[in-house]
Amino acid sequence: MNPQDNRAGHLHQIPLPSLPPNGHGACPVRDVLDRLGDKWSTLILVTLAHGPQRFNALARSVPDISRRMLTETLRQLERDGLVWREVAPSTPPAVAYGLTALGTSLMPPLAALIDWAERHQPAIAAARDRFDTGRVAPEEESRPA
Amino acid sequence: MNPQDNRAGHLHQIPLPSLPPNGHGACPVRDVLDRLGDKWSTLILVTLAHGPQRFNALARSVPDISRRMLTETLRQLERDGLVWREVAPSTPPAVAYGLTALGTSLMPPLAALIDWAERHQPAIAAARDRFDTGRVAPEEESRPA
DNA sequence: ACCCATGGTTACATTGAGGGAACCATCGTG
DNA sequence: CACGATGGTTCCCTCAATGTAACCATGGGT
Repeated sequence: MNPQDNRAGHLHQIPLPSLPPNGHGACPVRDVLDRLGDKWSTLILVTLAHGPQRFNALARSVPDISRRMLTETLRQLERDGLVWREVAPSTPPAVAYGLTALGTSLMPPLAALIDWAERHQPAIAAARDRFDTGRVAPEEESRPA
Repeated sequence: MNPQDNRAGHLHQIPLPSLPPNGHGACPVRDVLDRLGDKWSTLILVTLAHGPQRFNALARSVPDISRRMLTETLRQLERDGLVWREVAPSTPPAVAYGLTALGTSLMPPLAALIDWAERHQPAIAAARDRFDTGRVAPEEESRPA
């Protein structure tokens, strides 16, 4: 069975995702998925899954993130109740962040998705190569005369 | 246990997601998550999970998507090997799309995530309300005197 | 006196995703 | 003859996401 000639039809055995009755309008799922889709949320959540961290420590754990995006993303996650924020009234104030129970409950499905991505990344890379180099099979790409 | 006062520390019992040794540079997971994060990919995948569809049928199943984005998103998904494309040489040519085995293998983890989103959407909405209106607890949930 | 670290905020520039409309070729229908 | 449906492609424009850099207040080190 060639991976590229691999049509699957409808298999109704596996968990078939279906969007809420809503269908498309103001879909709450869309809402959540959008956040995970942004550039830093997932990375921050995964980092915090290893334990709470303070702002600058987080900035160092997630390299290439700017202070601005770190603040903003953390605010969104806090607003959504996935992350807590705690300010210690010292000087200078020490601010810690961590996962809430809600945030923690997201880890299993998220980890499953990440796991899928890692596991199938070679297949995806191969598919891209096939698609990019020339859509036909690797060896004799010319059709018979 | 107050939902907002709900720090979870590190619980090492659940599947702890961790990014590849790479860490951040050219993370393959990032790569996959980015695609799922775009506006239409997930919606199209979920739609195709119910069975193959032709281009215009798909356009009708996923309302508010423009032909342009539909074409583009399908191309990406095809390139990544998640979706196949078949052209019937009729006039006018009939083009069908469907999930490949790879695409189908994504459904369980994706469904799990969607399920999480649906299940916890009320909690998220509540958290947002709390955060937006005034951060402190509504009433009796505030700390005792 | 100066620099660094704390945890941000603000202003400004860029970039890329996405929307909208027009165009293309063929065929069947009214 | 004109129109709609087939499955796209191409150009243009806009807006939200993101990056960059500077600034703020405090206190400790050297």
